[in-house]
Amino acid sequence: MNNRQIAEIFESIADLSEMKGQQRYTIVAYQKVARTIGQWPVELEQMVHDKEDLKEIPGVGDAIAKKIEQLVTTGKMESYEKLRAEFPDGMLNVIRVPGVGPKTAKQLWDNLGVSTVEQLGEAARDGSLAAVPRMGEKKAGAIVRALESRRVSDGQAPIAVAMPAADRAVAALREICPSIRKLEIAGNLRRYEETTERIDLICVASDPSEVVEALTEMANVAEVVGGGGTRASVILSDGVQLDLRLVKDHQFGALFQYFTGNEQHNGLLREHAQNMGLSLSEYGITNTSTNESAQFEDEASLYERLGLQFIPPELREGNREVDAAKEGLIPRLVETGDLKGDLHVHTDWSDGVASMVEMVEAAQSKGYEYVAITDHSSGRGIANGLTEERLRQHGAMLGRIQENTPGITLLHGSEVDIRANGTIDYPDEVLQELDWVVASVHSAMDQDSTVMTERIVRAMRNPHVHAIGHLSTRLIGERKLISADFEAIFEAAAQTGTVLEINASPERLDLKDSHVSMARELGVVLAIDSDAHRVETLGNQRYGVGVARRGWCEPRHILNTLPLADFMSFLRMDKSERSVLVAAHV
DNA sequence: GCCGTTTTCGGCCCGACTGTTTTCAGTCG
Repeated sequence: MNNRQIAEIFESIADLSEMKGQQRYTIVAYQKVARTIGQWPVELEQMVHDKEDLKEIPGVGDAIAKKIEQLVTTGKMESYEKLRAEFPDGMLNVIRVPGVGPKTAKQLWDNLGVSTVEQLGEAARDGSLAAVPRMGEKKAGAIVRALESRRVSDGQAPIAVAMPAADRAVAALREICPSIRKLEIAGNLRRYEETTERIDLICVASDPSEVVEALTEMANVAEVVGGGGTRASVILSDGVQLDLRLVKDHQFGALFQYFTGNEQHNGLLREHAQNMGLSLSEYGITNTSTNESAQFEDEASLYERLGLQFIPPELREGNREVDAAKEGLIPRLVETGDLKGDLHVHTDWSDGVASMVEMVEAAQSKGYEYVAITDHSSGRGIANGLTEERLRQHGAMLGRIQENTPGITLLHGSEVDIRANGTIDYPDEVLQELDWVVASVHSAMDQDSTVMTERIVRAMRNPHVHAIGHLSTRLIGERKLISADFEAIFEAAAQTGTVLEINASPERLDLKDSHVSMARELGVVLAIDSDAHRVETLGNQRYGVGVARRGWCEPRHILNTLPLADFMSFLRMDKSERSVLVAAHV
């Protein structure tokens, strides 16, 4: 049972407890611990197995620790089973319908016997719901609409869709509306979460109605959901919802912070404020004894007033960032501008669409000092993978381009297949001629965990393999991660000196954020690679940087922040010593 | 149910919106 599943059980316990009318703070305790567990980097199952103290987890005390141990060791939690037996199974789904919470669900069950989402829909339509105390026609209508819109989309847009859509909207509004002074993307998109429910924009403008109007009339708006005054909500043609809020200059800092979230981070910040005798809200900070209030034009001054280091959005997850900021321990995270090269790039020699010259020129114009051209190996027949003969021609061609392109160092590379048994589909004699070898899994992705782990570790032991590409092979929203013992893989990567790629393609983001954290802590050298197949996607590095930042990576954790000379000495090092150089580079 | 530079007891994050109410409960972010 993984952490996500355990977290869901505690969420359910919170909901059921609320229906039962338990103490409010008991419920809050369960809700809090559910969120913490959902993001906890180490599997609780593993912790119990290793006899680690679960009470190290914030929000876990004696009672919850016992419940977790029982759940993990026996597969069942007695108190949860008992609680669940008190209500029909479908009730938990009823609670998940927007606008319906535990209290409403309980009341509808008591009064109407509603215990499933279907019955809820019926009761809302046939008028019986409206007759229940504290319910009414409008409430019924809202539930009907919620159920319908849920059918249309159970709406998580991948960042690959949402971020470009947000960028386009921002650019369009800025062009149409001269009165805009500030316009920023907020919400989880700003935190570079991999999927989002909607795009949040926060705007300061001298003429708010101009901006609201411009948004609702924008060409790619499919539907206007709400709006007027200082806010608007639309559905874009690609199905993503976009909410725009207009605020005053002096409100911007607190509101931008508030709407960036996440909820847990904001909660921690408010607790911290309270300990200082202050009350924080989306409108500013009030001194609870003097009643004096302060407002903020930007986020930095708000964090400063709270005695905290500025916390970059990517770290605002409600984990340890507020404590770290108190101590001044927020690191200087890696930035796009730190990248000195790209180590995973395709051309039309395999499945890319641009020529080698075009990709090299594009890399150079990004200011890179080096770039590895890594077309596919022969195993990728479908991707026009290179035979050994074509690989030699590929290298010769790159050499000729190098002669005419003195400003950037070109590395002859390859993205080689890791075969099902862990061997590489070029022989060692060929691999050792290459400057840079990225090995990736592209086939037999459904192997069981033990086989897959051994397969990848075997590839990492190959002395000519520099890096592993998109380790988990997932495609966000489409294909799951491989099953493997990732911790064992990270340990082997550190031990063998194999670089792990953070594939920046927004469809992949692989390693994902929590894996980046774990790998970094285990001393793995990471690289941020675009895996570009066309000129424009070289710019995808921003997504990889976002993931790296979510994993608390500094420049020193990322290989391709090294300047050319240091990078070349990294390549000359014995593989087993490679972890050292990047860690030492600050 | 958790937790401690006020506390082993007594607190525990804030505000808007909606729909139902004549002052507020529930839900959401």
